This record gives sequence, structure tokens and C-alpha cells, in this order.
Amino acid sequence: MKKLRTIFLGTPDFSVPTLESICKNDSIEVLATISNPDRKQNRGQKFQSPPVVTFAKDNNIKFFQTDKINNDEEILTFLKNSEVDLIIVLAFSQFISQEILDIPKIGCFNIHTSILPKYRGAAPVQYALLNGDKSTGVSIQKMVKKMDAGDICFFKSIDIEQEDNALTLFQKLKLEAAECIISLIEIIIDNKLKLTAQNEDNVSFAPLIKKEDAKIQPAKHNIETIRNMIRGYFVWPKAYLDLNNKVLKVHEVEKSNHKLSPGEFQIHMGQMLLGIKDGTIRLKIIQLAGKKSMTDIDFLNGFNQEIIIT
RNA sequence: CGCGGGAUGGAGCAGUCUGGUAGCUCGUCGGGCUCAUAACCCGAAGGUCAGAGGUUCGAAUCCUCUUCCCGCAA
Repeated sequence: MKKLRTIFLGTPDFSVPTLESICKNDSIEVLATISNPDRKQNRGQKFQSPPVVTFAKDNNIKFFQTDKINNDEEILTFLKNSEVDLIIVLAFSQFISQEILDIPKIGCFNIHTSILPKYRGAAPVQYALLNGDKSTGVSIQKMVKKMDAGDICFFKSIDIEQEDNALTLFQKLKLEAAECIISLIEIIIDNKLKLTAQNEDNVSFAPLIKKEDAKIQPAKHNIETIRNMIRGYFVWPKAYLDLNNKVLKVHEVEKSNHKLSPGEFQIHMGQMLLGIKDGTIRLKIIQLAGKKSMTDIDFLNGFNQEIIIT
């Protein structure tokens, strides 16, 4: 049987298992990958290749890198001349033009890590946690010009456990995505592809997260919100407060029976207590800028200045 | 060479500028007090001061290099 000629679009680590999965599939021939350019990353600001590029190099797959896919002549020419059947997109942070969407014979399919139409946009995993959802999942949509608005071809939901944070949930969804794409390929090969339009009445959005979003605001947030922030912002930017004008990351809180007014800070029995919207929390595991993560007890043990938390 | 903080008994820190026996708080262990305790009192154990080299009579401290950790940024 003729293999489906496939192009894979994706950049980070999150995309790699899915790419690996389609590479191993007998029905697929991966012609090339397209990723973002190398960027300066991490401490030291050294240029680093995206994981998808590294994978492509290691497996002798042709790869492209661009930050303007719609205007890259080399890529457009390649796509048009390659008799592409399928384009698969996962964690590729660029909009894709209609011109490209029209190229593959079967279509452009995007793997999205929520059950669409819920959480269209850049941060569906984080929003599921921020809202305290009990489940989320993987959707595969046939892409249209409008972001994440294409018809649904396949979806699978997974449970969110109480212990899950953004890191563990990303991990689960990363592996789930790699399995879901195989299911979709089987559907396509069996000629059973069905497209279901999204119910526009149920659309919600998960916009790109900004650092300030993760700032805990005692007057506005209750303990459930704060716990969900700790989970949802776990990978980045991490829920935080301000201690003496330095970032104080908050890794774990617990409910306290003390009565403090919102924003009021007090040290009691070696513990750091903060009044919030609907009660008082203990800042149990914290991390000051430049320091390691530690309990409030350990922190106070060596910190002998007056503490102002905002 | 993007900017900055850091490595000192099990934990968190001081000491480094101005070299001279390793210190504080907590924890641990033993004892005491107590109806009792996370409280209080007495005592004890526990450290190649991240590593290598150098300067010096003498280095946690000064000089050089290395490794590792963390915040910002991306």
C-alpha cells in the first residue's frame, strides 16, 4: 500500500513522541519536519536546537526551521512539489495560512490538548488545571484558518488527578497525543474519517499565559484558586508572591485556622501565615529568588530581616 | 562569554571586605521539669567550610581555575 506522505509541524519536547510515533508507523512516510528557529535558551543564553529538530537530525529526516512559515519560499516550494497527503501539527506556535492548509490532499490536522471547543488557544493544559477541571483530553481537528476552530476528527479524554500539576499533565498528554495520532491514521486509512463541527455555543478560550497572571492576590483569591494556580502555573511561571521586593515562589499552601484579614501576614509557631479572600493559608513550601525551595520553617530559621509580603 | 544570587555539622543561615582554635537558630540523641506538650531547663553527638592549585608562619576568609545549585531573561 502506498504510504501517506506526511509533513510534521512542531517544535518543543512535547511534539517529539507524536513525531516518533508517526515515524514508526508503517502507513506513514515522514517527508520533513518544520520547527521554529534555534533560540537562545536558559541560563547562559546559548543557542539551542528545538527537540523536534534534534530528533529529525538523529533520524535522518529532512527538517526546516523558520519563524515565518507562510512567507518562507523554500518551504512553500517544497510543500507544493512534494505531493503531500497529510500535515500534522502539534505545538507549533505559528498561524498557518490558507495557502498551506490547502496543500495536503487529505488535510492539515492539529492535535490540541483539550476537548474542543473548550479551551481554544495557547494554554489549554494550564487552564484545565486553573479551573480545577476533573478531566481534559486530546482533540484532533482538521485545521481551518480560524484558530482551533476546525471540525473534530477524533478525541479522547483523560482524568486529571488531584496530584496532577502542569508538568505531570503535560507528560500524560504528550504520550496520549502520540497514541491518538495513530488512531487517527487508522481511521484515515480505513476511509472512516468523520468530521464533526464544533458547537460554537460552548467555545471557551485559553489565552497565552503572562507572568503576572501567576501572582497570588490575597484579596481576590481563595485557597482553591491558589492551589489551582500552583498546579496550573507549575512549569511556568509558577505561582508567586512578593517578599521584600523579591519573587517568592509558592509551591505548597495549606489551610490554617487562624483568622487573618486578606493580605495580612503573620509568623506563628515558626510558620508563615497569610490572610486571603476567604480565610488564612500557611505558605508551607516556598522559594525566594536565588534560593532553593524549602519549608517556611526552614526559611524563617535563617532569615532574620523583617518580612513584608505583598 | 546575557544579568544576578549561592555552595559552611541533618536543615536554614552568620562568619569572608579587615587572614589568627568553626558560630547561631532548628533538628537529632541523652537527662530534667510537667497531668501533659510542638513549651521550658541542662548536656551530648555531628563539619575534608563544593573541588583543584597558588600566596602566607598561618586560609572558610586573599588570588587563579573547575564543578554544581537557584532567580531573572529567553
